[in-house]
Amino acid sequence: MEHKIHIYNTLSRKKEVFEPINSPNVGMYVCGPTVYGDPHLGHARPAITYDILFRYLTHLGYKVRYVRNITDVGHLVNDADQGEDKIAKKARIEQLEPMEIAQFYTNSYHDKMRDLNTLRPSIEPHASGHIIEQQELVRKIIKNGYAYEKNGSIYFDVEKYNKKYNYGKLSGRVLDDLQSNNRELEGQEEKNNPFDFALWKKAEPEHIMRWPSDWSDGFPGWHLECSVMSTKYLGEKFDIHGGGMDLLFPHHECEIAQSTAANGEESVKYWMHNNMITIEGQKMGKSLGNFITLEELFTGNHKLLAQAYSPMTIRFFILQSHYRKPLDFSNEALQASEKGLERLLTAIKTIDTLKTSEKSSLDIKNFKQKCYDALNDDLNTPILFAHLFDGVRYINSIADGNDIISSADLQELKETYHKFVFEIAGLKNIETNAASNDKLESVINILLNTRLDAKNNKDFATSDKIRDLLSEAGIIIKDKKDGFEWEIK
RNA sequence: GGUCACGUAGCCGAGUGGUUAGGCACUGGUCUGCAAAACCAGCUACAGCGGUUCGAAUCCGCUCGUGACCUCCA
Repeated sequence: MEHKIHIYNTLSRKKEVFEPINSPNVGMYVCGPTVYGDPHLGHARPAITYDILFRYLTHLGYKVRYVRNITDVGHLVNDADQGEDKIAKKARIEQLEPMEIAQFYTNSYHDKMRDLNTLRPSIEPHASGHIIEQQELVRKIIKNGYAYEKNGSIYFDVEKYNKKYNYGKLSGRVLDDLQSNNRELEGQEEKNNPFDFALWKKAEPEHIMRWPSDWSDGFPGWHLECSVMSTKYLGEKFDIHGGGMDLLFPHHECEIAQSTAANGEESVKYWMHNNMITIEGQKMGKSLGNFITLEELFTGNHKLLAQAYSPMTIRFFILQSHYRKPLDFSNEALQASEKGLERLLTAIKTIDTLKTSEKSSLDIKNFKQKCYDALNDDLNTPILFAHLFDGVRYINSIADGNDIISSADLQELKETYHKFVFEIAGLKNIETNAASNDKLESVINILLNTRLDAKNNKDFATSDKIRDLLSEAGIIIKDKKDGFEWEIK
């Protein structure tokens, strides 16, 4: 590969050169959504972060298999209904089949992810479709002596595991600390130790989602599916595992323990974690009830929202901060992103209108290299956009006649923008539904030519009136030296 | 309580030992009949207190503040 990309590996807590296990193939697994609620702003961040990684690695010439799961079984709710499946609970509330709920929210997730212009993963496995494999992994862990049975449930023996391996290596926990600091929770009495976690859970009678097994009718443990589906589709050793920082502990720690207990070695080479989105400084979360769904964001229908924000604005907003930093939501910040994005996209359109000269007043090769350098440094998209905005000034300056560009450089500049903005960053022009309407276009042109006549006759009252009324109708006019330009907002 | 992050100009956000990141907002100028857009110029900050260093926003220590994880969550 021409470019060396550095990735921050949570396991080592530093940036490492990315070297795939079987170059040019890259295996990438990302924790996907639990499909029991509307997709929200928090889902957008990992989806976009790993979408950029997927796109960029592909762009660099790697053959990437991107696996992202759909969790449709097995997670617990945090209220009094101990041991009840999240999805089953919701099903009873809404009087629907559990799988109907899962399907509904899976569809909804897909719709919103498409709006955000994220590419579909190569494989999107469902937890419910891999119950047999999960049971196999449980058997393997039992056989290796790292799990025990209690009343039809199977638990992972963390203490025993920790004697040979290091439980806590990813999250930086020490088992002794966990031992002394674990909170008192109900439903833990079956476990030998409070930090042990379930591999298989016996289903209570009212539990709808259940599968037969050697041990009981029940459902798989919370962390099992990712261990199973990642190695099933990417091999026992694969390159990248990504997810939100909130999954670091216990989820990913347990995944490592499970894979190691089963196979004797861990599966993942690079662990990546995106940071959270906060609302007014506080984490957005289902249980906190302060989350904004993507639907609300796109329509502006939420008490915290001053207006609607387009999917591309959201995408750009997320890319303007680095994925490992927390990102605080605010209307002001989103409005800034909206305007910035417009400036960027307008400049890209301007490229096509530029006149060329003998030479260029900017080193395009160097400009392009700086864009690559930004992404190679742990996907630093804010820096990428800083460079792209420097380029915007250059483009506009050429249009104003203050800078020059050669035709070869113009071609390269155009390609660079298309590559980074559309192909890699995955942004796209906001489509205006009327843009392809020829009749509307001629009507606007008639109006604007009338306005031009009025202007030439110094009848500014009429010309301003036409401009103001069109502006109210959402048509923005920009006067040029020799005419006009317009666009539909 | 334990563990780990973070604290950067009006707002959002990069950087992380020596050269004004960038976006948005604001102010002045150019252009324009006036606007809009664009360009030029201005606004130049690193929580506080110590320490290391020729030099620290950047390294170290302490203090204060905020957040995350420890329990389902992206």
